[in-house]
Amino acid sequence: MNASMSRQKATVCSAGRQACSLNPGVVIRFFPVHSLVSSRFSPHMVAPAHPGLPTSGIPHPAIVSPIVKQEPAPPSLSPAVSAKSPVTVKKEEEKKPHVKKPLNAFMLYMKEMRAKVVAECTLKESAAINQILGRKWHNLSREEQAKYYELARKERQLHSQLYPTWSARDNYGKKKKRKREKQLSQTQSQQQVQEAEGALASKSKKPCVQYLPPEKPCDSPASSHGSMLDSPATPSAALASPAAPAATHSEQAQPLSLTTKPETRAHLALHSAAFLSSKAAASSSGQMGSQPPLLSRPLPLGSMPTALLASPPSFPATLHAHQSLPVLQAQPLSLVTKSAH
DNA sequence: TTGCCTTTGAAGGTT
DNA sequence: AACCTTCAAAGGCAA
Repeated sequence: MNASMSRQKATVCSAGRQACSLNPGVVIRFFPVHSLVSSRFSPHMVAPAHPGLPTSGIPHPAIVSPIVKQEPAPPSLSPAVSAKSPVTVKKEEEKKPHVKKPLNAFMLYMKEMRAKVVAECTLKESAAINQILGRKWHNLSREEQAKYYELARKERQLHSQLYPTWSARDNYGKKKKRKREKQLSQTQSQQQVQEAEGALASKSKKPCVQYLPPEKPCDSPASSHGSMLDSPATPSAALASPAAPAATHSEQAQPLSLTTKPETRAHLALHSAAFLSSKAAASSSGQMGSQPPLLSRPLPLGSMPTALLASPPSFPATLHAHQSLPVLQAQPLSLVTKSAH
């Protein structure tokens, strides 16, 4: 976790969500669905720097203080004196508040539901929680998802009003990310699947995470990938929903993930496999065997009914190839999950 | 201390 | 147009 994230977490917690994980109700109380937008972009939270808007001294939630320590300006360097050296300019740039991206629908959903899932599942690892949340997201009804899309849309609107010149590109490079390896060919990927499967069978580096406490069963991240066994409660809704835009998640089939940390994925897959085996026993057949092979399944982007794409204005108007129905993907579970970008 | 993991969606860049 | 890359949140974990 980088520094800005830490700061933000601290900000979020201190801003009222004191029990970040202890009390599942707290999150909802402070970030209820209908107040998520306002809590982030409400006028009283407006960034002081934004022209024409009231200032309160309360930093905007989307703003994160610059990473660099603020050094006291030398007395000789008055702002009025405008012969700025490159160093000064650089410092000023560094001091520029970090305006964060507005949250998308899923992020808003996660924010609201995380604590609940944590409480239900006694899980804390976000990676696992997010898998569960991803699955829950796809199980949401269209109306429920629309609610979050609408919120996200408002967030974006408000964000663009507050920061008209802001671009998502501004934040590029703020997070240091491991360089992504070049995309492997499918042959290579298949090879890697096999290798990862081998790793799965042979070693598990990380300690196990308990996904399914016996007393409090919950959605397993495994099922999110193996959801052919565990299809959405309303498959038609999932298919119809632009949120689960019929296209399969091309990224999820990307083999890159296999190259990053196979042992970790193998570890996750171990749990997934265990979960799946029990699921498979329960679900008496059919679906899985009838599914086309994962990697060869074409993107059903074109199969998306245009009426559905166009219908509710609150849903995203566009679809990307990688926006998909992971619900339909699955299979070797974490072995085929989306790469680390 | 820092980056990865993991999810979906948005946005901007590249092919 | 299609594809690719990055970042948004979160907290445990590894280096």
